[in-house]
Amino acid sequence: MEFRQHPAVTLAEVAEAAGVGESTVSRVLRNHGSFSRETRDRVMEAVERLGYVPNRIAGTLASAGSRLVAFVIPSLSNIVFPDVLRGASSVLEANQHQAVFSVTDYDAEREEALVAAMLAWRPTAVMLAGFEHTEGTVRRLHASGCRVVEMLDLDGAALDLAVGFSNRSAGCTSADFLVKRGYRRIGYVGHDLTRDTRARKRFDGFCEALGSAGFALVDREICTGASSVESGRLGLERLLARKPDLDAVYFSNDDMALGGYFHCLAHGISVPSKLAVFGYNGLDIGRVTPQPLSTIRTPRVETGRVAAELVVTDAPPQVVDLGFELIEGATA
Amino acid sequence: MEFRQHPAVTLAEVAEAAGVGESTVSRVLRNHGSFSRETRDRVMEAVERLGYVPNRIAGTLASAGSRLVAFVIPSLSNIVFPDVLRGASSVLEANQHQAVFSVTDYDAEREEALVAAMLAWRPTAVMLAGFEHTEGTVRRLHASGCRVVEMLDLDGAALDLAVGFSNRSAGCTSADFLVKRGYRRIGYVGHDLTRDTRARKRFDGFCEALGSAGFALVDREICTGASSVESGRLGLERLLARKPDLDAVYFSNDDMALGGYFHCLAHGISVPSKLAVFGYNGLDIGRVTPQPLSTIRTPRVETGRVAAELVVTDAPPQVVDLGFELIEGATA
DNA sequence: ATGAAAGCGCTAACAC
DNA sequence: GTGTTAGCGCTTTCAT
Repeated sequence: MEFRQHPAVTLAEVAEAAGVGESTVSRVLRNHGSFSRETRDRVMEAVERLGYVPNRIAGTLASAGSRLVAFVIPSLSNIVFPDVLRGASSVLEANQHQAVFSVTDYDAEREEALVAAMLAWRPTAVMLAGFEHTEGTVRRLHASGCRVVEMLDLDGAALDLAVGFSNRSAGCTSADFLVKRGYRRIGYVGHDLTRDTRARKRFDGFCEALGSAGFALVDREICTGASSVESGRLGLERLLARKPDLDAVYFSNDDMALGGYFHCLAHGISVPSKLAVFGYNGLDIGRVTPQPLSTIRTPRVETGRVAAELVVTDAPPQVVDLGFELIEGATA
Repeated sequence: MEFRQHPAVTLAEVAEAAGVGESTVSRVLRNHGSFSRETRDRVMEAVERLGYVPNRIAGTLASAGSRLVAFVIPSLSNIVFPDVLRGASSVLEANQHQAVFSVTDYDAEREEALVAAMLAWRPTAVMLAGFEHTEGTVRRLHASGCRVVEMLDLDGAALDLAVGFSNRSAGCTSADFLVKRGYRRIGYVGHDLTRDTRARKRFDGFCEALGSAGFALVDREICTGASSVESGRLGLERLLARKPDLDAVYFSNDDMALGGYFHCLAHGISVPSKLAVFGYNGLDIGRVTPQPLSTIRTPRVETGRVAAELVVTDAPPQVVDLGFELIEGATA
């Protein structure tokens, strides 16, 4: 297939071809202002015939908003973020907005650099994960004047809009559940908490609730790197090597918990009678494992959807708590 | 937090503040052309002081390429596509390109509409999944003159650039493997093949290779909707209800296969002695299940990476076969 | 109902 | 080494 080299058709050429002025073509195309039906037909005919594709770069420069929505997210490996993008994407497409994204790899410095790069596109809004940003990020966002949505967290101060749920509270709920179920020798297997601040908040909430109930975490195993099923499996193996008599383990998320669960299956450790397993996120796969995973379901797609709606409707600054749901499952 | 209302700082204001001409600021900022060290410092000082953020909308309009790369992908639920985006994203960010995306939901008509919308942003390249597009999509892409990368498939004619692996061949390889292992009563559990043309190509290749070996598929179960672990589990259950004596099942991908495997675990069906399970994709989770999943590993992240590299280097039209790898696993 | 013209903020010749 | 200027393709007054 050969590709044309000659420059794209412009609005001026359409105007010329239709025998009308440029502004008339513009009005017809955006269906804004007034024009006769006959003019409209002539313009549309020319548009069709020439294969005209409006240039939104030029349009954006000439008018106001870019209708570009910038997502600066920590990761694409963790299904949480594709889920959020998915929820947002449908709303944005339906409202003629365009999603743009970059990945920070849970690095706040990188986030700052990526936000800075995004702002050069003059987006309508910047969508971030959580409340922990560098001073520079906040300053740039502030100066940009564009809307900001902080997603997937509620434990902190919002810059503008925030949509999500409380991670700390999810951690508390998890601990309360395990305690209520009678588990006493509880351990934790998690991934790098220094970068994933929301996982840290869950952990903190979990420990706090455990403390309030008069108990304490027996031991914890922190795996380096991102969360993964494999890390969960290895982490549990290591934790049990140190503390074989644990009766329950709280994992930093479902990926990790599935790894732990698989470890139990593979080693004949009865779940939950010998060891209970509890996760976080409520991934679909956890509903279909031989024993459904006990976990917390988070509204990830919904978070994206609501975040996008707030942006396209230019809603006033607000915090939207979408909550979460405990799934009892069969592993705890 | 309050957001500023006054318009963003412009290059002209920076020039004024630094006491130099606009083009000098432009040169300094893009580090292109010549200017004295002293001038550079004065400009940078003004940039810092005013908090100037270059406007890439204006920059793009004035110069050549937008450095926007448009991904029009079938889904974000299927981890395949986030993986591709991930691979591409790192390369694009390192080369000052910006990723934009839309989701077609495996609908060719939607793909056409989304490609049309994308082209209005005058992207450097449009990245698509596979070779099956509507005539309109092809026409628009052709007329746009922008680069096109068709990813994750090799069985078909490329429009411009193509990066991936042969799905048909992967299907063949899977069948050959099962036959070589001695399985004879083989079934298939898949998701909607009319929309996911790559899954169909795998299926076709599988059946063909089975035929060449002198065997035929005993039965198949096609689940409606997208692939999922749950569909795989239900699909296998239904298939076994009809054909209890199957000795192996080929699934449309790892999600489906995991569902099937979980069904076996839950119902005491020995894998692989009673029933073998074979998937596609080589997801990490399949490496950590009690028995590692037998499957085909596909280079998804690599596909995204290479696709992005071809685009940023403006490579000539070509087809890049990244191949795939059989993982023997323990479920077949 | 429609056209002319002035930008939007920047880059790229082209002069000096 | 640096400034001036003419666009890039569109939207948006403002006339008519």
